[in-house]
Amino acid sequence: MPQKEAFPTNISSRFAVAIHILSLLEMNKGGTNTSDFLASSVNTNPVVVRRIVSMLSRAGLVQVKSGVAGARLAKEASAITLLDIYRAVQVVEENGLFAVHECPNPECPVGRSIQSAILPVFVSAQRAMESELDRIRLTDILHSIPV
Amino acid sequence: MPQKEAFPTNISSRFAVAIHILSLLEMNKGGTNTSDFLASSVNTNPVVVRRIVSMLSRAGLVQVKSGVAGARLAKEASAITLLDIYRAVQVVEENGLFAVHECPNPECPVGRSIQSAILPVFVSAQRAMESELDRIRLTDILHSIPV
DNA sequence: ATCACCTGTAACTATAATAGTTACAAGTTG
DNA sequence: CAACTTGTAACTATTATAGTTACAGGTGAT
Repeated sequence: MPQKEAFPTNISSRFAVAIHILSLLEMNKGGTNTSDFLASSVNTNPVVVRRIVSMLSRAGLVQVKSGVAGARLAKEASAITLLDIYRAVQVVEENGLFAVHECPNPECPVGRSIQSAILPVFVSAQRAMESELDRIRLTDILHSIPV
Repeated sequence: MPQKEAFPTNISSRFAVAIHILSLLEMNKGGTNTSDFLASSVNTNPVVVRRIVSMLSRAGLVQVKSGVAGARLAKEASAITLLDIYRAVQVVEENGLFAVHECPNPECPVGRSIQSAILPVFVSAQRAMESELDRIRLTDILHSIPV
């Protein structure tokens, strides 16, 4: 299915999908969580799921073995924060949430120093957002999902 | 010049450019700030500048008149926050910083309620970032620019 | 060992946003 | 009127994303 977004969204849905996948792994920890099963809950293609699971696995959040059906959490759900997930799926580069314009004119006093004037502010705004993600654990999400 | 970003940045450089433009309007308030002049400091095309100035003007941050050379601040620099600028250039939709995946499977307990479980967290993370921008005034940026 | 099933990943597509550019209509001022 | 400006439409190139097809290679039950 093509993307259907009325407005520009900035941070890839990989993040939201990863949260969905990890929640499902915990909820269905008794069952066999194949990429087909996960994909049908998310409503996407199994390859999209395998790509995200692969990133989560590289980040040590998920255990998965080539050829053997089923993924599972590699840690307690209470030990996984949304910041861990966000970092795992590489939706935002370190200090890269806000784009800066390259090569302003060094002949101009403003052009010369605008980047160094702006950067600390961009960094602190990004940090504030990420700190908020760090406060939320996967268990907090699970508590909002009725059985 | 083509974009040259090593990594995905998420929030359009319109925001950074707008801050640059407004800073320059204040620094050069005695002069005539044509889109050509502004563009040469930013190092971009004058049309890009006019587009951004047009957005800033619609938001009431800048005064500019069709046909007459020069833009100027419509408010005191101390009365303009980075959040005002960020909203003006529409780089992030209200509650739209984080993309969500549309149409998860309603047959699955997780699919059914994941969106409502995640949304409040996304909103509060976005708010934290925006609150940080709201704390910074244009004058704070100007203080970091040596004369 | 075979076979059915899985994961991992490369390669390709379509979509959308951005930034830059050209072109020009329309406003303003001397 | 002439020389300048702003405002904006229309187009391009670049890039990231999400989805898809295809297939190599691992695994384990029979």
